[in-house]
Amino acid sequence: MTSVEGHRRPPTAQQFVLEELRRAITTGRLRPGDPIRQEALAEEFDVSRVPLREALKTLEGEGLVTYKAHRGYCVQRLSLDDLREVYLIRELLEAEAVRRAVERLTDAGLAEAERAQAEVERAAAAGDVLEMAEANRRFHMTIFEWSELPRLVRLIRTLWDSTDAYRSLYYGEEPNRQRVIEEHRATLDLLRRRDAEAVVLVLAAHRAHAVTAIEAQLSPGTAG
Amino acid sequence: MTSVEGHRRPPTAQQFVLEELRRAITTGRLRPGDPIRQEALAEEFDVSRVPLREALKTLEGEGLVTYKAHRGYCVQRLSLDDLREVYLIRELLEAEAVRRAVERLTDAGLAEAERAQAEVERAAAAGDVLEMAEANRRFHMTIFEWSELPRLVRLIRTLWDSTDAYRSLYYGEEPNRQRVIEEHRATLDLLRRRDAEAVVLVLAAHRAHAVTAIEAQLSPGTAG
DNA sequence: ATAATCAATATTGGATCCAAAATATGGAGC
DNA sequence: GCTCCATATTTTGGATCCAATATTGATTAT
Repeated sequence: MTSVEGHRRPPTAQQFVLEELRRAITTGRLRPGDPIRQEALAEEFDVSRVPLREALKTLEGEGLVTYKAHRGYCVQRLSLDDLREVYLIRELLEAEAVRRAVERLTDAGLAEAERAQAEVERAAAAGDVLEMAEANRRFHMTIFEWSELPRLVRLIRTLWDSTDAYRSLYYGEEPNRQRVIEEHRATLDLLRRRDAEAVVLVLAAHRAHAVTAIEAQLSPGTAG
Repeated sequence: MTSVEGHRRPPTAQQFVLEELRRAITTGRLRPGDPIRQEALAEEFDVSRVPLREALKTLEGEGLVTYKAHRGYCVQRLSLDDLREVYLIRELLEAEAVRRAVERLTDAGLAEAERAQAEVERAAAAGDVLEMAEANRRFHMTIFEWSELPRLVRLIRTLWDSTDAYRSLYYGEEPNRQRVIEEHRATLDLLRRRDAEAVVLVLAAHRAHAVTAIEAQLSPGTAG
């Protein structure tokens, strides 16, 4: 009578805290530059500081927070140079991921990407910006995963994470949302034709636009 | 009595343990697949398990160890596919780093690389394989750092870390050591001429040779 | 003998307490 | 008013203890 399926275990406290912290950062509840008050957060999540600190070490490795000995953790504040650098690195890695992905592209995979795109459009129609950003991410990760290069995909995912706090700046603007939808449609079309290089170009153009748009929103406010 | 220079602070226990663990893994004292016994290691390093666990979380992020809840950490065992993937990613990132580096190359920078190369050759002459591997690393990182892309360099460094445990397989062979020296000389020559693309090619050839050599040692039985 | 079960042991996960360091506070001197 | 310094408070770093989980070994039934 044992349910044979994979024995879902309750998450450990550090796994729970890790997820919560990630959400708090990517949704902007903890904002770039904010110091992390361990005691307060531990109390909020109802855990001790030990699992919290381990989760923070993980986030440090992912570049979402910075750490200095005896001074603790801060939510990573990306300078414009940092932001450009992350997008440059993404460029290098995602281009290769796409090339490999197209080589291994199957009809089933294409159908999966189309489902992800449907979710993007649904979220956009519903005006759910957060859900749209998440669906967008699923759309791209789905494609990258066809590459069958798990470490490469993991790296790319980490890079996306590290700029998640700024992504809402992009998705907050209606023209940008529209643009994403059109680019996804173009991408799907090019994928059907197995035209890897064209997909690479579309994605590159998108990243260039995104980084420009984010820069534009970032520079007027933070001239300190 | 006042040494005004930069206030060297004694490292925290977790920083100390992090370094020690890294060395233990890269020198092969802890071998791929070995489980990490926290209690024993903590006693050996004369710290409690808390800073040890934080150091392990860092190493997990760098890919040197793996972690499973309630089962602890293991030294990462790289499959051949993993190894090839890491070298592929390095290819993508290091090529860009070199191109940017050459754009910003100064005479002072070149002199620094030449000093690093001198250390490589000194270590090789002294038969100090470990020191040669470290000097080799300094040689390459010196070049990459000219790129003024700190995140990119950090990523590359992490990738080097993740295969350090296998690097001794390569440096253990005399012909490989000789080859490294010759390639470094060629690289320095091409750097003086600001020929980025040629450097990229030399480094690519080197990585290809390295991964082949490591593969050969890793799967000696499977030749039929 | 083998397989399943349950107890004993080893190992990790987490909470609490204390120490060390940094930051904030307040006062003395100029 | 300002700077400098000593002190108090806050915050992080680390050790120890206990709980939860996994692993091992013995026992029993088949």
